[in-house]
Amino acid sequence: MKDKANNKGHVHARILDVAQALFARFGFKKTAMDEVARVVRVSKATLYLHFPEGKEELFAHVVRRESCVLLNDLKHAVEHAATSASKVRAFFVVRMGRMKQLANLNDVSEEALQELFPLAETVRQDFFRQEQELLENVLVKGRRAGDFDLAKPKLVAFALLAAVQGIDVVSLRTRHSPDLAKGMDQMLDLLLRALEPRSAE
Amino acid sequence: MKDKANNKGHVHARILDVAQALFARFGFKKTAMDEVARVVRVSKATLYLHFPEGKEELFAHVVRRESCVLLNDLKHAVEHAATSASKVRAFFVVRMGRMKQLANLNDVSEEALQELFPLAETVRQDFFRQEQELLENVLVKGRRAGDFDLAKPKLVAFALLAAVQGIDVVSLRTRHSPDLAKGMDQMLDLLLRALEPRSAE
Amino acid sequence: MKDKANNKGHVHARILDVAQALFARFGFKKTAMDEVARVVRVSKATLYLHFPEGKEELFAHVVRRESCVLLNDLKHAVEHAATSASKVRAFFVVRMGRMKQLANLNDVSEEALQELFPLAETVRQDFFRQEQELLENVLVKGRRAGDFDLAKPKLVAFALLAAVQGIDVVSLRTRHSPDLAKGMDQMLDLLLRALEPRSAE
Amino acid sequence: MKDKANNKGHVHARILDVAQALFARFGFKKTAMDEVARVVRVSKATLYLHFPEGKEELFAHVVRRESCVLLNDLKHAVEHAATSASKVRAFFVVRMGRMKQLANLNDVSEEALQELFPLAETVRQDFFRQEQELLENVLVKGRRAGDFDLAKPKLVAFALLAAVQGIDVVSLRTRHSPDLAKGMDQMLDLLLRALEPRSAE
DNA sequence: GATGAATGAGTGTTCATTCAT
DNA sequence: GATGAATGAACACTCATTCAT
Repeated sequence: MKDKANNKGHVHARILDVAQALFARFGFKKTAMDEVARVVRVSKATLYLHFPEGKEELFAHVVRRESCVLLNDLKHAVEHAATSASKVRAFFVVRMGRMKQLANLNDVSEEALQELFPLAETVRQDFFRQEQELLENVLVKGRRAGDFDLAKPKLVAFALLAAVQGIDVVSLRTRHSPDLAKGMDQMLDLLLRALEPRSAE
Repeated sequence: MKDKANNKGHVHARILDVAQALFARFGFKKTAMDEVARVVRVSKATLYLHFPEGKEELFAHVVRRESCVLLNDLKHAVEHAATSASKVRAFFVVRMGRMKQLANLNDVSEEALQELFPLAETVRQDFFRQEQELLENVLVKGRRAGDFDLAKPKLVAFALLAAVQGIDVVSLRTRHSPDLAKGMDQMLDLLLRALEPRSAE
Repeated sequence: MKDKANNKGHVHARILDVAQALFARFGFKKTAMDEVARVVRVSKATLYLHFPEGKEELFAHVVRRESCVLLNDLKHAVEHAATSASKVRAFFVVRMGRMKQLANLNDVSEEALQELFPLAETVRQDFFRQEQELLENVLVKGRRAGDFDLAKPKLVAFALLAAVQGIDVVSLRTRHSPDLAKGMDQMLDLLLRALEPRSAE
Repeated sequence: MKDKANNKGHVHARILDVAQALFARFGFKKTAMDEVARVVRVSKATLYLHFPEGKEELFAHVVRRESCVLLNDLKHAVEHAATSASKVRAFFVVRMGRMKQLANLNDVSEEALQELFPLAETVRQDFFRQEQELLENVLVKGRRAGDFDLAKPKLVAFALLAAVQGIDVVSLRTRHSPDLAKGMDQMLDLLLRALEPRSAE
């Protein structure tokens, strides 16, 4: 009932939902439009009615939508954390959780997911820049508050984001989170320690 | 000249070279055996003469070969660096340089490269483990020498490798190395600073 | 005219028709999907639209369809024959006629047709069993009516069917029916004579 | 030692042996020249040295050779049987045994064998004619001796051979000889009974 | 707005055959 | 006489995309 009720008029959104799930599971190339249509329970032609530019456009839409959601979550998490350190921690925790979720929509049976990034580069890069700004902001404020000691917040933000992205990749690859979660913690500790102001100096 | 001179009897190697370049450029799925054959200037059937198990095997061979070379380079770089800090630095510099090279064999016009990882997982994971051991070793020795202060070298090695892999991905994505190189330096600085022993404490 | 009239909405059936003709002519292996598509005047992809499981499925469908038709014809012929002897005769006449027809859809230029059997074994064997039952039935009723004198109707049915199948093969091989038709008659005579009850004994 | 000793100078024969085994197992189409060469332990090119006209020629040679052997066996069996009836029986027993053997060189894992017939038609037809003559001869002599009562020995021979060939086919198909052997016996009984002279009439 | 039916351009893979050595 | 290396021509199958209805 719910499914059906939601459908009428929400086809567009449902296509995006399904596409997201499938792209996350199987990657861009291995996700067939046939499959998307089949799961949404519309004809393939309907897909092209909603996304006339085809598969790539659909993919880009999915990425854009997901990016916005994640960005909002990040902002929210950062705003609601009390200390500078916990803001940084929150940023990374949310980001990684989200990634895991994306990958685990079902069970990540395939190698896919990396492919999720490459296409729709523009979207991804825009998003990356926004993330970078957000994180930079956290760092700058932390410095102002005397919590952090760092010279080039922009570059640090860049480096950290790149790093955390690597953790995503590896996490998807290795699949067994034990190491992963610990690795994440370890990295956060390392990071926060590196950012600590040096008393002596 | 060189190409032609190399050809006689080196078809096998040339296939690997071309395949590496194309896989790096276009990824696994988007690289057609036709294309590989065309570039190597042999018939498609010849590909199957040299790699009877087909495309996947060819890909795995490419990955394995590249992995070995990189691992040797890493070992060499680490051995020939004087201080603990420079060993760590060398490790990351070599690793990133290599990656950049891999991606830039020609001009990285496509979204690909990430796909280079997912397949042939085993090979990749073996390699990751070996890298991890190497780096862990550096850290442990650094600690013994009193240069580093860290609790869990294995996890730190894991976290750092994951991070540096992320930098690879981002670097491939953004393509404009200015930020990249600086980001790398920044991360190394951060890292080494985090590893520094605390005198006062 | 007929062809074109039949086309609309009958693509499925037309594919079966063409496939039957080609399989009969060239056998399973030598019949290319390309060729089927070409003759039906649809794209190869359309074949896979109608028979998603591919060539083998298409072949199985052809065999099944033909088997059903033949079995019905056999039943009909047997039912409408008056005497026991003429029932047997009808059975074999219809069976061979059908086979000849199958083989002669066009001109049997190739070695094929035998291959028509091996694949889709299950279908064929089911069919063989049904034929056997039908024939056995005829024999049993003939015996009851005092027209036939035979001990093991099941085995006799088996032997006769096997034999008649051999005639098919040979007939397809030799192609010149004069001998064939006579051979057939001869065999029927022989058979009916063997089945005759021995008055004296 | 034996293998190797036999090889020198016997390559030709060994190719035929191997080809026979493989053709019997997998049929014409499914037997790859690569495989033949591999088993014989010569290069593929050597095959073409010995059978310059290629696969079809090789196949024809195999069929011819086998046919000769079988024909000789049949003659021998017929000559050494005492009564007319036992001559007929011997003919069929030998023929079927031979077929079973051919099919069972190893284990007849594939649908093949039927394909063994279609190609090299000429050879097969020559052979069929010779078999037919041999059997006709037996029938004529039997008639002369008053053992058989039949009108057209040529046609009867034709019909019987066709029939027995069918038993081959079916036997290869069903694979479980219990029925088969009985079916064979049944058919022979039926046949001999049909050939019996009618005393009363 | 929606679709069922169709397709063109590939994709990986196979195999009988050739030829320089 | 023998072969290792190479290939052309097929082949079964896939998929993003279109269009008449």
